[in-house]
Amino acid sequence: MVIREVARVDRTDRRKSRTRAALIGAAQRILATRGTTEVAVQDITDEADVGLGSFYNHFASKPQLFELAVLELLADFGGALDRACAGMDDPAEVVSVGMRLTCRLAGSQPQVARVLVLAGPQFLIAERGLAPQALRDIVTGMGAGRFRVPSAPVALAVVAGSVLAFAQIRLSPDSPAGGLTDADADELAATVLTTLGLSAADADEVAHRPLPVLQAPG
Amino acid sequence: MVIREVARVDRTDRRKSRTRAALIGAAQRILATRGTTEVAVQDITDEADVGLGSFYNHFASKPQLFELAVLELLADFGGALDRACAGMDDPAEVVSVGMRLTCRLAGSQPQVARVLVLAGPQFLIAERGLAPQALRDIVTGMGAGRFRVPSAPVALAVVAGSVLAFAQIRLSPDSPAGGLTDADADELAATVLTTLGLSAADADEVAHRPLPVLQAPG
DNA sequence: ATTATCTATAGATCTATAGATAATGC
DNA sequence: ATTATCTATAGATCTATAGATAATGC
Repeated sequence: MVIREVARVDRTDRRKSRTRAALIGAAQRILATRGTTEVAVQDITDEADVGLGSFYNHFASKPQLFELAVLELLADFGGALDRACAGMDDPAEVVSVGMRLTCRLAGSQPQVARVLVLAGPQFLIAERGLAPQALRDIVTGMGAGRFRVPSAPVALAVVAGSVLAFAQIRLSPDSPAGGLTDADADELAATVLTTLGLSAADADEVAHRPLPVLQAPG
Repeated sequence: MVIREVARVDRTDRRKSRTRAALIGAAQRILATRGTTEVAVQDITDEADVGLGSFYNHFASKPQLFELAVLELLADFGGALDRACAGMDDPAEVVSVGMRLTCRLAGSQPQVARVLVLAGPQFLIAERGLAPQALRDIVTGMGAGRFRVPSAPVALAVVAGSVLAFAQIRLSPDSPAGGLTDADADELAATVLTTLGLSAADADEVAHRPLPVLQAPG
């Protein structure tokens, strides 16, 4: 019996983790810049600056790598949002902050936003991650009597869908509806909060509270 | 000089059109069922039941075929929506009907809805098609004093984004927020109409008016 | 000694075309 | 006679692995 086998991490393990992280990062950059997974494995390993063979030490296939790359990015962002909202006791503010920070991502970190938008249809129906988090916050607000909505899933469609669409439009400033700003993001949050049952004045106040800082994932 | 060259359509031309339509249809079915464009050209021609070589008589590349297949499907649906709303003089009803019929698509024609959701991020920023149509209807309503919104692009993000998200969630009944119905679609329309400035009672009435029938594209 | 990474490549798959065949026009 | 479709395939590209090399552990 080996003691503390799991906790044992040596330089070889760290090197392995670095290679894996380089491949995940390369996949995320390729998704963000080319907007497709239709690339050769060699393109990915070139971008990651590792040998082609290393790919198969870590992943069974290209689709698997891209799936993990997306899940990891969404989990990182979702975790950062949760940490930013830790301790907030107003469910309306939690939803508002999530919307405002996600919309701002298109301005501050377009590469992350691009992956988010690209994965949008998938994460809306995922069992874990951003969408279930938003649904949880909506249900919390309903339970606390802060929100009054006909149905939580319908509210989720409005909250998550409008943010995704906002991000996508903002990422293309030259599109017909382009030119969205941080101020527009706050307007969006205020508008959507009224659909959750807040008065216009209440929603407007909540949507303009100071924003917490989004910490990079650890 | 040849007279009426453009209007000349013989059996050969019709056969050519049939082959082209078979390829476009095959591409749409592949998008709907497999959800990806990562298939061999031969897979497409097999699905279309035409020879491999015929593909290159009509399209220069696989991406071009898929782009045309998506554009054609969205143009067909957008045209059908416009025809369904022809003659309506209440901008709120036009927006409401567009939302309700698009949400119903996920129930009545899941294959079409799947392509719509898949293409969502792209058509939100397209120069023509569904999103510009929705933006036009929103601007019309603002001009007529029927809508009161902070910004048309923000309103578009709410209208189009929530419908896309609704469709995606409805297409996956087993997802955490799944199980959406036609009645939920009407609730969504009513909720979103209030963000456009209608009173709750007014929005509810508009969102429950009888729906026009969606004619198949000619 | 062990383990991950890297290089080279066999074999599979795919694209795009050339040339044969079939359908239609005149 | 013309034009689209179809079949067969050359050449390019890609995947996945085998075996060599390099880094680290002990």
